Amino acid sequence: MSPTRNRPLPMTQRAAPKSKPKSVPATRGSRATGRVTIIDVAAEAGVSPMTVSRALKTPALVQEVSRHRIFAAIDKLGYVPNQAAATLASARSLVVAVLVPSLTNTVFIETLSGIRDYLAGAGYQFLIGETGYDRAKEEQLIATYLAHAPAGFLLSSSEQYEILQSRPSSRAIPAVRMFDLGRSHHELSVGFSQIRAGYAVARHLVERGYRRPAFLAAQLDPRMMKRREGFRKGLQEAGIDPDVEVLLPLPTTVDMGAQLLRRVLEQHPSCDSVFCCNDDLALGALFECQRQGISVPREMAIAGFNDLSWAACATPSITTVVTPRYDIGYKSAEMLVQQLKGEEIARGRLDLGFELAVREST
Amino acid sequence: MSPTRNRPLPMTQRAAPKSKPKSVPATRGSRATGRVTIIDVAAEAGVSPMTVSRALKTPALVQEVSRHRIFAAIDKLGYVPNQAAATLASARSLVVAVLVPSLTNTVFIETLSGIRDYLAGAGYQFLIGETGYDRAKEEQLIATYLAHAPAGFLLSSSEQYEILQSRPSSRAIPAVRMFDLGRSHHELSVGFSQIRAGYAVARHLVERGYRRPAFLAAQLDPRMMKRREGFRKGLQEAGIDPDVEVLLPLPTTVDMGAQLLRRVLEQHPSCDSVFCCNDDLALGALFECQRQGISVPREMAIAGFNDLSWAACATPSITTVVTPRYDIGYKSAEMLVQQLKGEEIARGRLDLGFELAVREST
DNA sequence: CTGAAAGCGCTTACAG
DNA sequence: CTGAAAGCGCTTACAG
Repeated sequence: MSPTRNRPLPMTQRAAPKSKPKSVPATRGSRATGRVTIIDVAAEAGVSPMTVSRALKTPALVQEVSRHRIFAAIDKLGYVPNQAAATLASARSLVVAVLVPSLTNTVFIETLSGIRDYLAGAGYQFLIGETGYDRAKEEQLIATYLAHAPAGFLLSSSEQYEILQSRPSSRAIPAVRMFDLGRSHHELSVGFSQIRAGYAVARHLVERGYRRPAFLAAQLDPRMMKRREGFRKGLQEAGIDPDVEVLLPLPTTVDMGAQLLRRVLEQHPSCDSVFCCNDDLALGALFECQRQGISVPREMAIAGFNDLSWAACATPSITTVVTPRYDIGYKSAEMLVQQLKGEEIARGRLDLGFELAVREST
Repeated sequence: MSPTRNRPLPMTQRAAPKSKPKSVPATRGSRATGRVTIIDVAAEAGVSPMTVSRALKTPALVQEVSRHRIFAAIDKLGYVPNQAAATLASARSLVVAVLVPSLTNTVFIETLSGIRDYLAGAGYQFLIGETGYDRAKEEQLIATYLAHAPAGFLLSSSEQYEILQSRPSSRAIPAVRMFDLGRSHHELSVGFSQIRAGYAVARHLVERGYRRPAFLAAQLDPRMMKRREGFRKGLQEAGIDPDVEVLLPLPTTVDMGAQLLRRVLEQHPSCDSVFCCNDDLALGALFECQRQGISVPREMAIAGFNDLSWAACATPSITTVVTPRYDIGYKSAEMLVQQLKGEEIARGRLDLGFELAVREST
C-alpha cells in the first residue's frame, strides 16, 4: 500500500497548480520548461532532491516523517516524474519493446493483453512493433527501438532473437521469444510445440475415421509450417496421403478460408475433412460449406486453430486447438522482468502446452 | 532520400563494434555506459558534437563533406541515438500516447494500424493504453503517460479529452479525439456520426418492410448509446415502437450475440429483425438463428455494425455499417502531428462518414 | 536515514 | 555553415 511512482496522481490537483508559489524557476536558465521537478518538491518538503528520489523509488529507506512531507508536496505541486531524465541518468528504462507479426490477428492481441497485464503490475510500459512477417521490417524496428534503450524485448520470431543475441555482451539486451520454444533453457522462450499441435489434429481426424484430410493454410509463416509438419507426420503414421493441401502465401482472412475450401474441392473432390491453420480460415470454410449446401461434418469435417471467440458457438461448433495466447504474453513478460531483475529463472524454456477442443464440426 | 535519424541502422555493423578504438570513455566518470555517443561520432568525424546533432536532425544545414564524414562515422561506430537524452534536452518526445477502450476489439486494432502507418512515416513511436471502458482507468493511464512527456494524445473518449484540455495552457498537450466528433473545430476530432449511422440502419429496415425491429447491444459505452439514439429516432419517425431492445452491460462476444437473440425472441416473439450494435453480436445472432432453424432474412433479418471480415462472406452475408476505422486512426495521427508542428489544420472536426453495406441478411 | 557533487547524452541559445 | 557553454531532470556513487 505504500505510495510508489505508479500510484495514480490526482488529476484535479495537477490541473490547477496556479496556487503553487514556485520559487525555483526564476533562478533557472532560459531553458526552464515550467515543469514541476524533483527540486521543487524537495524545496516544498524541506529535504534534498535525493531524498525525494528515494521516497519515490525506495520508500523504505526514507524516514516516515520525510516521506509524508514529500508526498504531500508531490500532491500539492502536481509533480509528475520525468521518465526521460530517469532513463538518461540510470541508463535503464521501464519500457519493453514487443514485436509481433500482425496486429490485425486476434491471436497476438490477446498475447499483448497478457503482456500488458503483467507489465502494468511491474511498472513497465511497452512499445509495440508490427513486423508484417517481414524480416527486413523486423531489423528496422529493432534498430528504431534500440534508440529508446528498452529494458528488454519480447519477440515472436527466432531470427529477431538471434539478432539481439549477437550484440556484444556488454550491451546485450534481454529478450524472450514467444510462441515458439527455443532450443535450450539458455534461450528464453515461452510457447508450445506447433508441431505437436498439428500432429494432434491429424490424430484426431484419423481416429474419427476421416480418410482424406486436407491441410489449408494462408500466411505461410514458420509457425504455420510447423503445424503442417506435425499434421503431415500424423497422417503419414496412419498411412494416409499427406499431400492433400492448399497453401496460399496471402494474408489470412475469413474470405480466404472460403476460397481455400473451393480450391481443395476442385483439386481433391474426395477430400472429407480440412485442417485450417487458423480459425479465421475455418470460419470461412464453414460459410462456404453452408453456401454450397455441404453438410458439416457429415460431408466435410472442419478443424481450426486457436479457439477464437466464434469457434465454440458457430453452427456447428468448430473443433479447434486451444492455444494459451494470453498466458504466453503474461509469462513471457514475467520471465523478461525476472531476467531484468537478475532473478533466478526456473525454466528458461517454458512449454505452456495446448488443448484440442473437440466439437461438432468433426 | 537524405539520411535521417530514422533510417535503418546497419545491424551487422552494430553487432561488431570491437574494431572501434574508442578513445573517450577513459576520460569519462565512473558512470560511463559504454554506449557510443554523439561525442564519439564527432571525434571520429572530426567535427563538434553539435554538428553531428545537426546532421541528424537538419542535414540541410550541414556541409555535404561534413555530413558524409559524420554518416561514415555513425556506420563505423554503430551509433544509435539516445532518445531519452534527446527528450530531456528538447523537452519534446517523439512518442504519442494512444488510449483505446479495448484491445480485444478488432475495430480498435484497425484504428491502431492507421495510427501506426501515419506515425511511422512521421518518425513517431506510440504507447498504447487500454481503458477497458473505465473512467478511473483512463485517468490513471493519462497520469502514467504524462510521465513519459508524450508529444500528444490520441483519445477515444470525450472525457479524456476534457481532462487534458483543463491543464494550464503552458503545459497543454495536444490531443485528438477519435471516433466521435467534437462540438466545434477547436476541439480536434476525427470520426463520424454514430447517431446518423444508427438512424441509417433504422431507415433501411423500415424501407425493407420490417415492422418489428429490435436493438441488441452489449458493452454499453457512449458510442453504442448514440447508435441506439439514432436507431430509435429512425423507428419513431416511421411510427414504429422503438422499445423492442435488449441491452446487456457485459463485454461483447460472439456468444453474447446468440444470447441476445434468444432473449429478444423470448421477450418479443413478434420481432422480425435485429440491429446488433456490432458485427460480433450479429455473427452470434446468425449462428443462433441457424441453430434454431430460423431462416435469415425471411424469418429474421440481421444487421450489424463495422463490417468486420466475416460480414461480407457469411452465409447469408450480413448487412452492416462500414466504418472508416483505419482512416480514423490515420487521419487522427495526421491531425495530431500537424498540430504538433504548428501547421494550419483545415478542419479540426473531420467527419469521415460511414456507408451502409446492404447484403443478404436483410 | 540524508545530502552535495558529478554525470547521463543530448539540444538550446548564442556567438561567430 | 560551425562550435563552446550551459542546461534538461533525474540517479549514481560517495560520504557522512
